[in-house]
Amino acid sequence: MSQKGTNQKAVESGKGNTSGGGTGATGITPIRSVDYAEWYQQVIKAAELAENSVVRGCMVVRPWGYGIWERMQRELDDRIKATGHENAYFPLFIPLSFLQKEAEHVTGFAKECAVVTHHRLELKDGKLVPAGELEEPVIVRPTSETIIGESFSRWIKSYRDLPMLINQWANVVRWEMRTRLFLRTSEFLWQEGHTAHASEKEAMEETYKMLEVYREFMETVLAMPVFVGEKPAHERFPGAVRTFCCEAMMQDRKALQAGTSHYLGTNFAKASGIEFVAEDSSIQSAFTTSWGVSTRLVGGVIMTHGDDDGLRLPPSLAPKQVVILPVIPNPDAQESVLRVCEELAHQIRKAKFGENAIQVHIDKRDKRGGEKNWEWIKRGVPIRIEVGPRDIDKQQVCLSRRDKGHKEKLFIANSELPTKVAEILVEIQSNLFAQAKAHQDQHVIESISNYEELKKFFTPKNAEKPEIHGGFVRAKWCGDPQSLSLLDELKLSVRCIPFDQTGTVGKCILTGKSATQEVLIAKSY
RNA sequence: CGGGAUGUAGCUCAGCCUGGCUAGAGCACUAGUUUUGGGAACUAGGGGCCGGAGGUUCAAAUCCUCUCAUCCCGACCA
Repeated sequence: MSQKGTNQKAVESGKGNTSGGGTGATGITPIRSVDYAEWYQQVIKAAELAENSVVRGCMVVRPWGYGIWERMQRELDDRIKATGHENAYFPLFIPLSFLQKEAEHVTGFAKECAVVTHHRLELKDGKLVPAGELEEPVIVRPTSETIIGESFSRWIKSYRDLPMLINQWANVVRWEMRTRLFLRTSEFLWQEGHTAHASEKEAMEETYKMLEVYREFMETVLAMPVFVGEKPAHERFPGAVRTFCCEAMMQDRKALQAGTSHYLGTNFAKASGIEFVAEDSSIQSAFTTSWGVSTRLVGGVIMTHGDDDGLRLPPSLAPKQVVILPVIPNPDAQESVLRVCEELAHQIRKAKFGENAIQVHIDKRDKRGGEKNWEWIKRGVPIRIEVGPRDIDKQQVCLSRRDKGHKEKLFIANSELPTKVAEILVEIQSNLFAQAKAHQDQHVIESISNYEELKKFFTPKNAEKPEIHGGFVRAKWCGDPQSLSLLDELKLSVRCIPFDQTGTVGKCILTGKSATQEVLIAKSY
C-alpha cells in the first residue's frame, strides 16, 4: 500500500503532486524522462485506473480502468467470435493431479501455484484456523489447459467433432514474487482460447490466425504497433511445441510481451486423452492450441500513449470519448448552460465512432473548472468540450483534444459539432498510432553487429540514475542456447524471431559464428 | 528464500538519537466567506490503540526483547 521509497523519489525530483491539487507545469510528477517507472505508477493513480489491494500482489481495478478493460473485451470478443470461437466457462479450481499430467507444464507453473488444502475454518482460541483437509488439494488455475483438456477429452469422439474452438474470459492466479499494477499481478484477468484440431496443419493455421487477430486488435483498437514473431525455444510456454507472440515497445524502449499464441502439438492431448476416431477409423490424438491476452494490455496502453500530463486514451478504448465541462461563472447561468450541454450531448450521441454511438459525459460536479479539466486530462479522455455563457451567445463551444497540447483550443460552431467530433476522434486514433509507430521505428536498431556495441547500446550514461536508453536491436543469431548467458549479463533477452526475416546471412551478434536467423533483442518487462 | 530498509491521521511524512507539556505538519475531507473562461484564497472544524505483544521506568511514539506486516535489491513471469 504505502510505497514510501518510491514516493520519496517523486518528492525529491520536484513537485510531488500526488493527489490532485498540484501546481506543477505537468499533470504528472515526475515526468517520464526523470523517472519512468514512478511516472507509470503516478499515471495509474492520477487517472484512477487501479490501486494496490490489501491482498499482497493483487490489484483493485477502479471504474475508469475497468471501463478500458471492458472496451478491450468487447472489441476482442467480437473478433474471437467472428473467427468461429464460442465462449464457455471452466472452474477456477483444478485438481492437483491434473497439473502433473504434462511434464513441462508442471515445472513451468508449480512454483507459482496457489494451493487450496482445506475447505473449512474453525474457531480455535479465538482464531480461525483451517480445518477439513481435502483428500486431494486443488490449485487455483494459473492457466486452464489441463481442466479444459479434461472436458475436450469427453466432448471429442470423432473427427466430425473437430475443430473444437473455445474461448474463456476468466481470472487466473500466478503467485508472482514481484508485482506491478497491470503488468504483473498475482491475480489477473484475461481471455484464454483453447482449440483442438484433426491435423497439425489446421492447428498451426489456428495458431497463426489468432496471433494475427491479436496484432490487428492491438494496432487498430489499442493503437499500439507490435512486432509479431516466434519465441526462441527457451522462452516457450511450458508444454508448447511452438510459441508465437506480439511484442510492443514501450516509451522507455523496453519490450512488453502483449499476447501469445501457442501450438501445443499433441502434448496436452496425450496428457488429457483428447483422442478422436479419424476418417480412416484410426484413433488419433488431437492437435491443440492456446492463446491469450490479459489486463497487462492496459499497462501497455499507458506506456505506449501516456505523456507527462497523464494517460492518453485511443478513442476506441475510452469509456467516455467526450467530456463536456459546463462553465458556470455565476448561479444564474447554471440552468441555461446545463440545458445547452444536455442538448449538445444529445446531438453528439447521434454521431458514431466506428460502429458505436459516441460516448459523451457531462461533468456536472460542483468543482472548479480548472480542476475538473485537469482530472480529465490525466484520465486521458480524447475530447474535452467547454460550454459557458459566452459560448452560448456565439453558438459555439471550446474544444480541446488530448493528442494536442492542453492549451490548444478549437472553437467549433454548435451546428457542426457532431460531425467535427466524429472526425476528430478518428484523427486522434490514427495520430496516437502514428506517434507510437514513429517512436518504435526510431528505436529499432539494425546496425549493431557485435557484443561490444550491443553492450554499449544498452548501457546508460548515468549509472546512478539511468536515463531512458537502448531500444530493440535487430540482429543475427546463431541459435545456440549457450550463447544466451551473454544476454543475461546485460539483462537482455531475445524477444522474438520476427516473421519478416530479411533472409540475409551474416555473423551471430553473440558468438560471431554464422547466423541462422534474425532476432529482436531488448530489455523486457 | 538471501541482502537492505520501514511501520505515527485517508495519503505523504516530521517527532525517536538525548523518555516528560493536550502527539504535529502538508495534502485530502466538512462548513462558512470571498472568488470563478485553465490545477483558488482565507477562517473554522472533524479525524490517531504512534503495527502488535511483552519488558525497563514515577513516566514510553521515543529505550530493550520478541513478533507481525509492508517496501526496495536479486532468482520466476501474460
